[in-house]
Amino acid sequence: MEDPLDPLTADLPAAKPGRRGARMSPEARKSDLLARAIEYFSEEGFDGGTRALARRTGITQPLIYRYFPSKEDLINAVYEAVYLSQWKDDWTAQLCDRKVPLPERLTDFYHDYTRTIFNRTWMRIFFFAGLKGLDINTRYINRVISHLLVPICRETRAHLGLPSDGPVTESEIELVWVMHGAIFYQGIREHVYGLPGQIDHDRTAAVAIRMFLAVAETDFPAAMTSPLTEA
Amino acid sequence: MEDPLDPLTADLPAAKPGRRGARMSPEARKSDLLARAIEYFSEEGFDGGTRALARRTGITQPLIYRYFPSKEDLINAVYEAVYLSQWKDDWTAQLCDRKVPLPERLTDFYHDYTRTIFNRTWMRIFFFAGLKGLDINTRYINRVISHLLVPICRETRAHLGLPSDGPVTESEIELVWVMHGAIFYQGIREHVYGLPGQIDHDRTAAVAIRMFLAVAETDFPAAMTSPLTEA
DNA sequence: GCCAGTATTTATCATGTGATAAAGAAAGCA
DNA sequence: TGCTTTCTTTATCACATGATAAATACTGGC
Repeated sequence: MEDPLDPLTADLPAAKPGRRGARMSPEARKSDLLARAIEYFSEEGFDGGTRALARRTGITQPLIYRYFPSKEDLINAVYEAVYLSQWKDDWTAQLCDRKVPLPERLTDFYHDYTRTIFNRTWMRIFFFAGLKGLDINTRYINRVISHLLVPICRETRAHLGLPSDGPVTESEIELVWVMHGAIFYQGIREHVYGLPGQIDHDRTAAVAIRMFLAVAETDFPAAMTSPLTEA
Repeated sequence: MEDPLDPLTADLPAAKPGRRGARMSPEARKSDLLARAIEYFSEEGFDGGTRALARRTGITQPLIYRYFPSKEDLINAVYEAVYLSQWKDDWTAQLCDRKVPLPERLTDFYHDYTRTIFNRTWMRIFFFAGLKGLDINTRYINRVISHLLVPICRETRAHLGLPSDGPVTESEIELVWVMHGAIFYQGIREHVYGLPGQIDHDRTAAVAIRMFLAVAETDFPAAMTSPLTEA
C-alpha cells in the first residue's frame, strides 16, 4: 500500500505509532495528517471519506477540521505538496545547457524527472485530478508544455543545426509529445494499471529518446513550417 | 458533455425526450438506461449517484433497480458494453496478415483501434476502472499484450528476417509498449487531461510506428535473447 | 369498456457523509 | 499546586447514498 520510493510518504510509521490521539504539536500533527492524506487520497481518490482518513492517521475525524477548514482545503494542500513543491526549475536549465550534447541532456533529464513522478502517489493523484477536471491538472500540463516540451523543441533545432528563431510550432511539439508520452506511459502501466513494475525506466526512456532523435532529424525541418498554429 | 464519436452514446436525445417516465418496453428502457449510465459514469466515475443518473435518464431512481439488481450489476453491464463487446478479433488477424507489409499493417491497425478507443467514454471509464483496481482493467491489458503486442513482436521478427521460433521476450514487448504507449497517450491527453483535441491521430501514430520500426531494426536482435523472463 | 399485467412512482429505511459545538484531557507556567 | 491554554474527543446535525416495499398509472387483450 505504501510506496517506499515516494519521499512524501516514505517515512510514515506502519499504521499507528502509539495509542490514538497522542498529543502533538500543531506543526507535527498537520504535516503528519497531510502525509497520510496524500497516501490515502492516492489510493481511494478524492471521494474517500474523512472518517477513514482519520482512522488511518490515528485521530478522530473532527480533528481534521482543526487543521484544515474543509476537505477541499485539505485536497488543495495535497496538490501543493505533490505537484507544485516538487517541480524543479533546474529541469528547464538542464535541458538548455548546450555544453552537454542533447541526447545526454535528455537522458539525464528524464532520469531525474521519472524519479520524481514515477511513484504511486504522484501518478494516481494526477489521474484522479485529471478525471475530475480539476484545474491543477491542466495547469501542470501547460507547465510541462511551456517549461519542458517547448525548450526541447528549441534545443532539438539547435542540435540539428536548424534555424532557431521562429516560434515553435504545434507539429514540433507533437513530435516531442510522442517521446514524452512513451516515457510517461511506463509510469501509467506501473502505478495506474497496477502492472508488476519490473520495467527498467532508464533503459526504456533511452529507447524513446533515440526514437525521437532519429525521427526528428527527418521530420523537424517540415514541422517547423507546419500550417498549424503556433504554441 | 456528449461525444458524437462514441457509437454507444451518440444517438441519445439531448436531455429528456418527453415528460418523465413515459412508458417503454423493458428492452428499450434497459438499453437506454445502459447508454445513459455509460455516459454518466464516464463523466462522474463510479461514485456517481444513482439519483443523478436517474434524473439524466428521465426516470426515478428506484426504477433503475428494476432493470439492474444493484449498482454493481449496472457497472458490470457498462464494462461489458464498452470493452468486451467492442473488442474485435479481426485486429489480431489483421496484424498477422503477411500479404501486407508490416508498416502498412500497423498503420491500418492503429487507425482502426484508435477509432474505437479514442472517445471520451472509453478512455475515461478505462482510467476510472484502473484507479479502482477493478479486474476488468487488468484483464483488458493482458488481452492487449497477448492479442496485440505479442503478435506484433512475432511479425516484427518476420519483417526483419529474424528467426521467429523462440518465445517472445519481455524486452521485445517493452519495445512495442514504447510505440503503443506513445499512440495511446494521445487519447489520454485529449480525453483524460481534457486538452483541446486538435491532434491528427493517424499522422502521429504514423510517426510512432516509424520510430518503432527504426529502433526495432537495431534493437530487436539483442532483445530476442534478453536475460529477462519470457511472456 | 373493462380488467389483468406491468412499467413507473411515492414513501421510506439504514447507513454514510462533511461539518459544527461543546465537553474532556494533557501540557506549560505561576 | 492550581490555573490557563489548547490539543483531542464525544455527541450531533443536515444531507446524500444504495436499496426495498407498497401504491399508482399506463397498456394491451378480451
